[in-house]
Amino acid sequence: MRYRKGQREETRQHIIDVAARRFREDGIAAAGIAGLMADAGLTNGAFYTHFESKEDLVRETLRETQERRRTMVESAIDDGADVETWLRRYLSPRHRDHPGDGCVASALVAEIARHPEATRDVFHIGYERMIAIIGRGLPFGTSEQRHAVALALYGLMIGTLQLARAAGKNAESDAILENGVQAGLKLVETDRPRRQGRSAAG
Amino acid sequence: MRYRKGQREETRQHIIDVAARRFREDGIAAAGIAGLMADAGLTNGAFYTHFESKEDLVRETLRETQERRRTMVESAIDDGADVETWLRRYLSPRHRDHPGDGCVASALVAEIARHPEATRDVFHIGYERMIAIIGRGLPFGTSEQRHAVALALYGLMIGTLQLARAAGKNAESDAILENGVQAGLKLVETDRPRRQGRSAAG
DNA sequence: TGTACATCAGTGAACGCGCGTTCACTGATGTAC
DNA sequence: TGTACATCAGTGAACGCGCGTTCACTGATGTAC
Repeated sequence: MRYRKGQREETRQHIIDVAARRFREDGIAAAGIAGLMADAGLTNGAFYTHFESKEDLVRETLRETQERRRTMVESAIDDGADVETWLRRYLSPRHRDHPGDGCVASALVAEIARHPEATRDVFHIGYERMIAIIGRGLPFGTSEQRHAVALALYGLMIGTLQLARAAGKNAESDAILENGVQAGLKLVETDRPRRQGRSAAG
Repeated sequence: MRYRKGQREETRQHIIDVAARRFREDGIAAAGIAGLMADAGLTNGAFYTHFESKEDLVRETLRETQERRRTMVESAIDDGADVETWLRRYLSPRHRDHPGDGCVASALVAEIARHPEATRDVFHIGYERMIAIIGRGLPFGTSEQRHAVALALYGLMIGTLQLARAAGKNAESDAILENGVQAGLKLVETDRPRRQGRSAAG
C-alpha cells in the first residue's frame, strides 16, 4: 500500500462504510473481520490500527449510520415531505430488499439488545434523536402527543419491515408493507384536531 | 445414560426446550450445539441422533414455540380476555426482561429473514396463524378489517418490544411499552362502529 | 429359566474451518541536518 | 542537494478458541431360542 497523506482517515471511513453494509445485510455476529477487511481491499491485520476491537467498530458504525439516516429524514421533512411520503419510502419493497443501505434499527435492534451497555448507549442516543425528528415531522398534536405518535410509529415501522423481510419478496410481503403504511397514517390521524362536535360516544 | 423405553422422544423434546430458550436469549448464531447439549445434560455427539443439522433444530424449535404461543393467545381469547389484556401482557416489562420464554418473532425475526427458505417457510406458517388468531380476538370490523388491524398490531408489538429491550430495564423503557399499548388500542378503536353522524370533515 | 445376540441412546475425541486478536516485519514517504 | 533516520499505513502469518459435524465405541436393556 502506497503511503499518502490523509490515507489513514480515508481508509478508516472506507472500513466503516463496508462494515455498515455487511452488518445490516448479514448481522453483526455473522460478519467477520477478515471478510470485512477483504471487502475493503485490505488485510485483517490493518484492522487494529484503526479500531480497538470489533465492538469499537460496531459503535462507530452505529453512530455513522444512525446519523446519516437521521439527516436523510430531517432534510426530507425540511423539503416539505408529508408523513405519507417518508412512511411509504420506509415501508417500501426497495427498503425491504436492500437492508444493506437501510435503517440500522430494523436490521440490528434485536442483536444490539444483546450487546454491551456501551454499544446499546450509542444506539439509544441515535434512536432518541430519530424519534425527535419524526415527532417534529408530524402535522397534528402537542409536542407530547407528537412524541407519543413518533414512538409508536417507529415501533410499527421497524416491526413491519422485519416481518416483510421474513416473508420474502412477493405480493403478500408487499401487502404487509402497504398495510403498515395505512396503519401508520391512522396513528397520525388520531391527533387531528376536530372542528366541531365529537364522534359517537366511546 | 441408562436405557429406558420412551427415553428418546423425551430427550428430543428436552433438547428442543433448551434450544428454544437459548435461541431467544442469545440469538441462533450465538447458541452453539455443544453448549445447548451441555445445558440439556448431554454431550455434543448425541445431537445428531435427534436432528439432521442445526438448521433442522431451528425449524423444529420454531414450530414448537410458535404453536405454543399461539395456543396461549388462543385460550386467553377463548377465556374472554379483551385486547387490552393480552396487548398489555405482550408489551410488559416481564416479557421484555425474559425473552427466553417470550415471543420468538420479536427475538429472532431479523435473524430468521437471513436463514434458508425452508426455515423462513416454517416461520411464515406460524406467523400467518398467529395473525389469524389475533384478528379473531378483535372486537370491531369485518374480517378484512380485523385482519388488517391484526397485521399492523403484530408489527407494532414486535417492533416496540425490541426497542424496549434495546433501551434496557428502566422507566424510559417501561414508557415505550406503555406507549405501545395505547397506540395498539387506538388502532383497534379505528374500526369501532359509529352510532350516528361522523367526526369533523377530513 | 438361561444365554447369546440385537438394539438402543448416548459418549467423547477428532475433523476442518473461521473467528477475534497479536505482532514482527515491509516498504514508501516525510524530515532533520 | 544529499543522506540518514523516523514515521506511516499496511502485510501476512500465527495465536488460542469454539464452531458444526462425524464416527468408532460403550454399556444398559430388550428379545429369540
